Amino acid sequence: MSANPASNANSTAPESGVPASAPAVPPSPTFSPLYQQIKGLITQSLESGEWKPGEIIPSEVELAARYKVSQGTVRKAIDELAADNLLVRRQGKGTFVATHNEERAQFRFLRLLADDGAEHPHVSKLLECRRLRASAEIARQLDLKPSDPVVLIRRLLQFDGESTVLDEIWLPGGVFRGLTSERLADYKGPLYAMFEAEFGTRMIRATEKIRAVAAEPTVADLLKVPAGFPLLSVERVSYTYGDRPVEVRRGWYVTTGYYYQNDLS
Amino acid sequence: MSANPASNANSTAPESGVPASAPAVPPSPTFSPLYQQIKGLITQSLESGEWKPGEIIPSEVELAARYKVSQGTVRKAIDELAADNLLVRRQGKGTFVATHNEERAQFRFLRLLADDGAEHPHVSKLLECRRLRASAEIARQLDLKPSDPVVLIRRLLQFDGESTVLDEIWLPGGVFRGLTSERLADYKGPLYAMFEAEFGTRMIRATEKIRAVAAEPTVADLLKVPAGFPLLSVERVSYTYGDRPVEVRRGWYVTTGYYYQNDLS
DNA sequence: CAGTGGTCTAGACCACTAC
DNA sequence: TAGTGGTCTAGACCACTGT
Repeated sequence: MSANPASNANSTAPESGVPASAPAVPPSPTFSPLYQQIKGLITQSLESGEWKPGEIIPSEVELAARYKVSQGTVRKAIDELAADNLLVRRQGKGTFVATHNEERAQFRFLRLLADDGAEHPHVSKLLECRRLRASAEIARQLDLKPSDPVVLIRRLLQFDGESTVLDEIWLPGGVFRGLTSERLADYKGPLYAMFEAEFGTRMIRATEKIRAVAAEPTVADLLKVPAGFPLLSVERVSYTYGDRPVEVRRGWYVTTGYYYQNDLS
Repeated sequence: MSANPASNANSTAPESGVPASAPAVPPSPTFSPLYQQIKGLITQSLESGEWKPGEIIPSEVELAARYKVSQGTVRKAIDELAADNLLVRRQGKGTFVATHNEERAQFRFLRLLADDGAEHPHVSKLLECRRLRASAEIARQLDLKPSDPVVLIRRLLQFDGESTVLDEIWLPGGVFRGLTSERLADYKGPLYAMFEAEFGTRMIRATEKIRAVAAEPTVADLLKVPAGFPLLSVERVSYTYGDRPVEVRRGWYVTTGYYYQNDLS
């Protein structure tokens, strides 16, 4: 590879024990393994859109040639990216950029199952989508300046015709310029699939704070439960490449007949 | 290694392209990579208690010699076991059997944080510990026969002096023979640490079903909240080696001032 | 059949820890 | 200095997928 700060200029002759002539760089105090650097380079290509969600990326041998490292090193980099859900390996076919359109990817971000353990389909009802200025709290969480433009989406998810989830979603206005009710209503499939396809912003990971709360009247109304009814409150912050926060989401879940599934492993 | 069903009897002479004399076994229809088999053997040693929680296991070179495979193959097996939280690698020192006494292991199974994001210490108040016969439902979840003996533990967790979590824990009576209130009261540290040290049963993973519920009078009383108060209901099933269920737990969490932290990654 | 990812090996060297 | 895990390489071969 081109930029190589670490101590890898040696071992070009595996059969001879002679060290390379000029070590040049001493054991760097900030040591970073080669495969981590490769991982960074691949991530850059993903972020820049060189390879788009769903597309195939170059084969391991090709990448090894491009970065001037062994296939094993590229392999380890891809291994980690696959473990991070950025790439998907398919034996015999190739390695692909992960997308929120896959079956399994859906579950990762909405872990609601029916009491019998089955995964039910749901439909989304858009309540509103409007642009406004960020409150201090939202600005802090999205790493924006207060009163920067944001988009607010409110929607209702119905499982088997029953209103089960109420979501309030805040997005940075700059990134999601051009997001309107019409485009939201027209789009089929998961919200995150639209975000990655239409706005080049892919959600990588998220953290959630979960609480039990009593339904306030306005929320209760929309979810068709009495005021004071126990609801699951889910506060999510989602991050994209570089661990930059790009979504704040507050959800209220009715958990009668459904539960939030979590695996500790 | 000794028992090798797969097609690995070749490539003993890497520099010559000649295949080994007797392929013996055709490409097995149920192909299992060598490192997976090694992983199984190491898991057996863990389960049998050959290496106990907290102890060091043999070095990679020793294990490679024992199983008659290359260090790289042992390495890949250990990599996965470390990813599964069964082993812990420490560079320069060795590889150790994971234990529930470590700081980071605690969090995995009780993800309750204060509103400011800090992790607060808690104390456990034992309410009761008695032996009884399994209900049909508990028996099913623990893979026992109805009316098999089980142990029921009820306890209260207090954060900063406030009653925050009420737990009901069912354990198979056979495995936890000799578990009494006295031993529970005497033991310092996490429950799971005691289980692995005193009963040789280590919790590997768990699944949780989370709901919001209204506090019933008896529960509300113990948690010092009004009846009907919204509580987080957490139903957990924990598994040990071989994915055998060994604990059913029902918890009620007061989530005012605290939240359940979950990471989607 | 060629091309892809997946496994396995052998060996050199590096970084970290303890004695 | 010796021993541990961690990185990197090169090469052979296997399993899977499409043409």
